[in-house]
Amino acid sequence: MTGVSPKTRIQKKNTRAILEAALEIFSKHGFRGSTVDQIADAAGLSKPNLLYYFPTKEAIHLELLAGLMDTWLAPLRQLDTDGDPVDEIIGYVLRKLTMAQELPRESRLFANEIVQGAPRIIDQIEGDLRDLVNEKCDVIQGWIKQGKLADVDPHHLIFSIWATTQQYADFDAQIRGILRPRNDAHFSDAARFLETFYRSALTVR
Amino acid sequence: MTGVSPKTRIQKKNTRAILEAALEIFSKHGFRGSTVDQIADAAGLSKPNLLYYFPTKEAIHLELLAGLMDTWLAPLRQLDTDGDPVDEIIGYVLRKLTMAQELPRESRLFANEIVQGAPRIIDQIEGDLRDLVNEKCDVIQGWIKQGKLADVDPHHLIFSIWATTQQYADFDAQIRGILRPRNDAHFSDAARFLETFYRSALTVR
DNA sequence: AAAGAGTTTGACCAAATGGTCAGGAACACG
DNA sequence: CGTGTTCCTGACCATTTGGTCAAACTCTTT
Repeated sequence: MTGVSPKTRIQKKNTRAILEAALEIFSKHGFRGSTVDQIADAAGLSKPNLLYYFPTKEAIHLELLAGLMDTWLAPLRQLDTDGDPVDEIIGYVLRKLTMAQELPRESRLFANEIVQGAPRIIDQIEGDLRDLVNEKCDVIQGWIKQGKLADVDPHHLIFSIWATTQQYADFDAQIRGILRPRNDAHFSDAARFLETFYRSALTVR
Repeated sequence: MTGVSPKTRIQKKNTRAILEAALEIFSKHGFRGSTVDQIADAAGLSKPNLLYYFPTKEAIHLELLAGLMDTWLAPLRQLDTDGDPVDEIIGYVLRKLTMAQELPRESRLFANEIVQGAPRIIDQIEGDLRDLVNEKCDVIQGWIKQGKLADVDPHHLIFSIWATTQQYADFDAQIRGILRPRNDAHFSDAARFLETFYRSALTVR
């Protein structure tokens, strides 16, 4: 039987272990750079056993990406039309930064995929993601029209938020390399920087 | 003979073709995702012939990375202590954005490398790059002390500039996917956004 | 035009890799 | 406790891939 959808106790345990291991490996080496053996090792299974649960390496990768997309979009979903505009945006920035800190592997998994042209998730990007972004851009545009937010292009504002927050996960090696041997707690510095930065850029005066 | 340093007419032509082809392939598929055959094809050479000029696949990759590092740092080098602080930073932002537009392959080459932990360029990051960044951070800190620039962490300011500009090359697939079917000239929108954004965030009032 | 250096190639190799399969071991359940 | 299902494994396979090599070809130089 191939491509089992988790039912039994053992199936649940093992599919969970495989996805966890795959996240670890794929996020570190990219799709092509990861081997089924590596994933099987990390999951504590033999290769044939792993392939008993997922038919192919690609199936694991797809399941991972699909399963994480929701988590990934959650912070943007929370953006509240009725809140204070600047605070709402700052809140979004800080939520995204927290995600970069707490889920760096997920961030890198997406980064790896997108840098290489997003071949496997272009549909989700042009679907759910685009819809959500456009919806929230309308909200932001509304705030701007009400004079509650500086006049900036909403799409590029969102892009900038993704870039400035996710870099702390995706380009961690670079940032650590440059900051070394300075403090290791650069996330709180980043939070301070981003908050004052976005507040000062977005506040209407 | 292995690892020829270009001397003859043919050597110059072929090493150039190989590096150009390698940039194309590596930036698209990453190191592990690229094959020597692909590069040889793109360069119009046979595999053994390619390996006559470079001893290994890794040697090509290293040569590329090392050769491009200078180009990559040039915009930051131009940051002028004696210029107007805000204009200098804006100028840097726009130069980096132009590079993302004109040299997206180079940007993605680095992005691929850094996302995966920068195993092959960590030395350069912790060497030349770090030194240059620290030097320029001192300049920025000086401007801040003189009250000519808003008080922000210089390191994180630079990180944010890298992130907001390079994303237009590195995450091109995502940005196009979201903006589609809108205009294709999003670089000028990005330039407008970034200029007003950084100006408004950095100007002292 | 011959010699020697530089260049190119087909054939080949070893290792790595994704995936298969027949059968055995462990488990659930009546 | 027996039986059918689920789970697991060693052995195996085809393909891909990085790299080698001897031989052949071509270019330059005298």
